[in-house]
Amino acid sequence: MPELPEIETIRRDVDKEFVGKKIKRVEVTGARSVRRHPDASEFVARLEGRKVVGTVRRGKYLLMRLDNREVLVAHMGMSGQLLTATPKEPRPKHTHVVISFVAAGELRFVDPRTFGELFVAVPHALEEELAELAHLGFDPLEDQMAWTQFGQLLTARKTKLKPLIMDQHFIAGIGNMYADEILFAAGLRPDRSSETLTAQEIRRLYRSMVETLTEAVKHRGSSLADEQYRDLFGDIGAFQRLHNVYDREGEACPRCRSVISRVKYGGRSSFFCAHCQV
DNA sequence: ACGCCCGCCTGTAAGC
DNA sequence: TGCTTACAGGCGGGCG
Repeated sequence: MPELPEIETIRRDVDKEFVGKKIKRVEVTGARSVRRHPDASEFVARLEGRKVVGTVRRGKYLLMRLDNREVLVAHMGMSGQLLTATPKEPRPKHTHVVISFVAAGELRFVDPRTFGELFVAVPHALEEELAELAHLGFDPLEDQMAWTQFGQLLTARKTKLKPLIMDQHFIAGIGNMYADEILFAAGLRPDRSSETLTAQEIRRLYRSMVETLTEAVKHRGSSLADEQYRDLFGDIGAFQRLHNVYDREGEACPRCRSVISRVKYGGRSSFFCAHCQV
C-alpha cells in the first residue's frame, strides 16, 4: 500500500537511476496495467526512443518527464512495484510492463492485484498540469502552507477527520496507514468532525502531517508484515518500526501505555489510542 | 455535501 | 488436510 513516502522514495531513486537515460524497448505483457491506452502498442510507441529528463511526484503518482514534453505516469494502487533489474534476472510473477533502457538495465512494473497502472499523458500547453491529475488536492510536502490556511480548508468541510485527510481531492498522498499515524501524532480521533477543531488542534494536525510524512521519507517508507512495499532495488522500508499505532492493535500506546484500539470505519481498519486521541 | 456501499484484483490466513 | 471465507485497501462510481 504505497503512499506518499513510499512513492517519494521510489521517485528519488528513479531520478538517480534513469534520468538522462534513453528508453530502448518497452514490453507490455499485462494490458490491464496500461488500460488507459486501449491499444497497448500505442503506449509502447510513445515511449520507445524517448529519454527521461526528470521526475515529479504528485500525491501517490510518480511522473517521469520525457524529452518530448510527454509524461510517463505511474500509480501503484495496492500492490504495484517499480523495480530495477538487469535483463538476465528472472522476471517476478505479475511483471506486466518492462521498460528497457540504453545502458541502464530495466525498469519493471510488477503488480499482483493490478489496481496500479502506467500511462503516458501530455501536459496542458501553458500550465504544466496533467488533466488526468487535475482532481488531486494539495501535496502536503510540495505545497506547504501556513497552518492558518490549512485551517480554512479544514473548517470549510464538515466531515470526519480520517476520511477527510485520506480524500485525494482534498490532500494528495495520504492513505489508511499514514492517516492513522498522523492522527495519533496530532492527538485527534479518526472520527473527530473537521469543523470542531480548535486553532491549536489545527496547528497540531498540520504539523503532525508534515512531520510524519517527512520522517517516513527519511526512513524510506513503511513495509508491513507482508513486505509488499519494496523500493526500486527491492528493499523494504524502515519506518514501520517507528509506527505508533498502525497495525498495533492490543499493544501499549507509546505515550500513555493504554491498549491501542482497532475499529472499522467504512470497511477500513483504524488504529488509535482512545486515551490520547480526543 | 457527506457517508455509505460495491467492484475491481490476488495472496495470505483464519475457520470449519 | 482441504475447502471456503475474510481481509488487506486505492479509487471511481453509485445511491440515499
